[in-house]
Amino acid sequence: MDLKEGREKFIQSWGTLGSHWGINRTMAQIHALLLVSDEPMSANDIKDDLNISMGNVNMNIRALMDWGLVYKKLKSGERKDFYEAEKDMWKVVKCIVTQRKKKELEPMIRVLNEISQVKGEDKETQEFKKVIQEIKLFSSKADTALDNFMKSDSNWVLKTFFNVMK
Amino acid sequence: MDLKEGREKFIQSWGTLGSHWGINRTMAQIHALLLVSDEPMSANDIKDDLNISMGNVNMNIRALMDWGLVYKKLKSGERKDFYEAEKDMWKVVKCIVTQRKKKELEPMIRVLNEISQVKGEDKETQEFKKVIQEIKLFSSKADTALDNFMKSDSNWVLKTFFNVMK
DNA sequence: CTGAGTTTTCAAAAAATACTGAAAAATAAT
DNA sequence: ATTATTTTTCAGTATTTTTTGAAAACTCAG
Repeated sequence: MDLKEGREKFIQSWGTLGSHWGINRTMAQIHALLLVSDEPMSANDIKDDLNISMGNVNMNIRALMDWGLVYKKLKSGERKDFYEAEKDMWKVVKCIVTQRKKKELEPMIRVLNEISQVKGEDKETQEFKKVIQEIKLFSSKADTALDNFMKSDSNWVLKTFFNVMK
Repeated sequence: MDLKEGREKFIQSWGTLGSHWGINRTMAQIHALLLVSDEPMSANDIKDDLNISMGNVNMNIRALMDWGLVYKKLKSGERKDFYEAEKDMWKVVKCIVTQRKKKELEPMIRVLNEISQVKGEDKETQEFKKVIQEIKLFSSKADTALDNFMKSDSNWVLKTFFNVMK
């Protein structure tokens, strides 16, 4: 396998992986491309490399910047914007977890709080409230756990789960 | 808010949450419905409740069973199959993590292994291999960490991340 | 200020994904 | 064996998501 092939394969797979992680295929491919490119790339470079439209590059680059996975890097003497990827995998994971917690877990917890206000003394309602209560408790714990996870450093987490448990 | 409304809202939100977790909207709604239903339900009950076709119920129920999120429960004297949801949230999370690790992380690691065989002595190739190597190392660690995570019990994980860290 | 280069926007088109409905297969009761 | 019920399958349809391409809006050098 040569470089071109390997690079191609990586971009492809990273795209697939990303698409299961709330990052769409193209977004993840752009991220992959920037990951394996030593030099920052312009929107135009990316468009040519992946064979997609400028509009598409633009939208996805901006989304990637929102996620904190890609940075703008200005090259002196160049008018275009250049971009580079966050290459520290631990930071990448933290970015994704932070975003998804905010966009998914937190809204769910808000809904669970609302729902647990349901009125009614009948058995069915009580049953319902019990189930919701349990889910709420678990979710809140997970929420705090994730906050802590994100504060902790890569080594600690990996070491702990890597070895310590039986 | 009354029971009907609350139940509706829960199913709706759980559906949205699930759709970000590799579980499609309807699949997650079925799971939600079964979660808040004290009695096991038949495919027909589910179809009526969510206003979707039998075919849809059937496909999604089977997917849910593959994921390990729903069990078949036969009622004596009844010809139909009945279904109930896994209600232990810790188990639910474990199911999902296990499946996604298998379907996403493991294939990625295989690709990374292939790719790191790329031949070439030039600087560019060496750079590429270095990046891939780092990602591979991180992924393998994550893989083991997830295995351990899944072996550990809910209390341990939540307690550890809940408090212990600074 | 002008205009070439660059980025942004967004309606319409294309692609991917999910759903239906009807028919076929399986299962079980008579 | 026949019939009634339930489950499964899948081609066609509908919905959702992503992408394009062309126009508008910027930006900055001259």
